[in-house]
Amino acid sequence: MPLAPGAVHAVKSRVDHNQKMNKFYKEERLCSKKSLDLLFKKGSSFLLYPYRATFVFDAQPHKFPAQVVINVAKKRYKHAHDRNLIKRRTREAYRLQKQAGLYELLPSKNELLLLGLQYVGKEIYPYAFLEKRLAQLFKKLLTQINNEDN
RNA sequence: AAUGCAAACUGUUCUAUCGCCGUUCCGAUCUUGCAUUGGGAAGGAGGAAAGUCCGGGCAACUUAGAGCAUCUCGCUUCCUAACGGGAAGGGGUUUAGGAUUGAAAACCUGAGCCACGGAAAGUGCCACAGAAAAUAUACCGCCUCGAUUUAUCGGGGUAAGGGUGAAAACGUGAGGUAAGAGCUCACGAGCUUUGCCAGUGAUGGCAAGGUUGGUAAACCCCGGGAGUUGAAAGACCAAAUAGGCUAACGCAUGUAGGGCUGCUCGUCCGAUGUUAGUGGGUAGGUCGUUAGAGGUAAGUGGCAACGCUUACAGUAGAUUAAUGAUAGAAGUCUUGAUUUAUCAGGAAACAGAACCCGGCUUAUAGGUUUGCAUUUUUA
RNA sequence: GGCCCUGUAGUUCAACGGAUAGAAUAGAAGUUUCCUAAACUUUAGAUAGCAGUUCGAUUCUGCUCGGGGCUA
Repeated sequence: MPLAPGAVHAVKSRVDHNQKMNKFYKEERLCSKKSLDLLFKKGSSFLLYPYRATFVFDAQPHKFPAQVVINVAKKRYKHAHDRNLIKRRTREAYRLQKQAGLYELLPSKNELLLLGLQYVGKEIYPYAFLEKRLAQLFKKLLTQINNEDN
């Protein structure tokens, strides 16, 4: 779909702006109980250690192409500060990579991507490791989405 | 000085970039709404935020009344909103030292510990061993009487001795006796009643009388306390409606039945009809929700816990749940090298608010202070 | 977040405050059989941890650590 040169420029500049800022809004998080039920009942999932990703597309009004929920099981990590640490590191990695790694590469659909990240690792890993793994996870997610479409 | 133990206090700091969550200010947009969006300012986990072991505030339940039952607490006085918490005191107990002695105990000093009402209201239990575990039912022993086969049997008395046990009828000495026994006396230990003295009191001292196994974290007795349920309590907003609910009238001897804590009393509601009103579940939002039995500092009363007065600052408030990531610097501890202050590397615990407080308990690297013990050195 | 219950052999359950903590089943060894099963004989294996009360604790009390339930 051809666009006017001015419009293309405008979109690009806005994308550049967002990349620089790397905000993480409330609308990018998955909070609705109904959406959560939908995700874990109908969503398809795959494993990429130390994460287990679940995703599904849903036709809802939205501002951003995806909503994410990060989950660390209480059974696996008994102490609240351990769970907090993992969630914070994961969220930080997601925040910094989502724009370049996920949003721009998603097929242009009108549906909203609901994404669940469950931490299944047995140890608490440093931030650099989690960052690398999340990048791999995005790639695998995109190939799976494209396969489903085909 | 080092090490260990216990208690108390403390619980790394700064800069840059990118973010997150409330509050507040300024602007932009149109759907004029505490709407969306951009930017700025100031703020954003703990001493235990934990365990949920106690006590409150707060809220609702048809006021929540009485008695019994049930649960719970238990030296005294004080502190506190209250407590099973804290402070001071009393008593007990363990231990170290001193003094005394033939040796102990009693005595003096210090330290640690104590869920510390009642065993003299009653009941139960005290395995094995032992004669006997509580009304002394006598194995050995001691004394005595009888029988005779002259060293044995039987009857009676005896709890001093033996041995048993976690514990043996209060301990030592003397009198006494057939032999013995708190049977009597002296001294001593514990408990208890009465009187006097000291103390607010627990209790202590003296005198007289009585008494002498343990166990109440066994039942129990005495005295005090407890209504139940917990913010997922509860209040409100908008959407859509019943079988629910409320009020008035009617009906019945306020009946059947039901609620109020397990029971009794007591008390409240109360079947079916008509009219009017309200609007459950479910999903969402607002309040409750952070100014509080609060914090810091100074003064002051008190041995202390703590109280009183004044001043100051405004200091988390989320709800799939914020307080983070990266880089650098400083300080602390530590390892190695050079060398006696530099270089390189490593470590930093326990742990994360969810209605709010006061305690208790448990976890805790490193640092500081105090006390005790041990070792070494010096005088 | 709040409120509760519970902890005994590998498993399912017993046990007045007083044996060497008992039974079934599972495990191991043996007998029997050509072999296996069944049967019989023998054997090993446990009170969640730390304190306290008591002469003595699986039992009573406190704290800690596990496991489970109810509540939107």
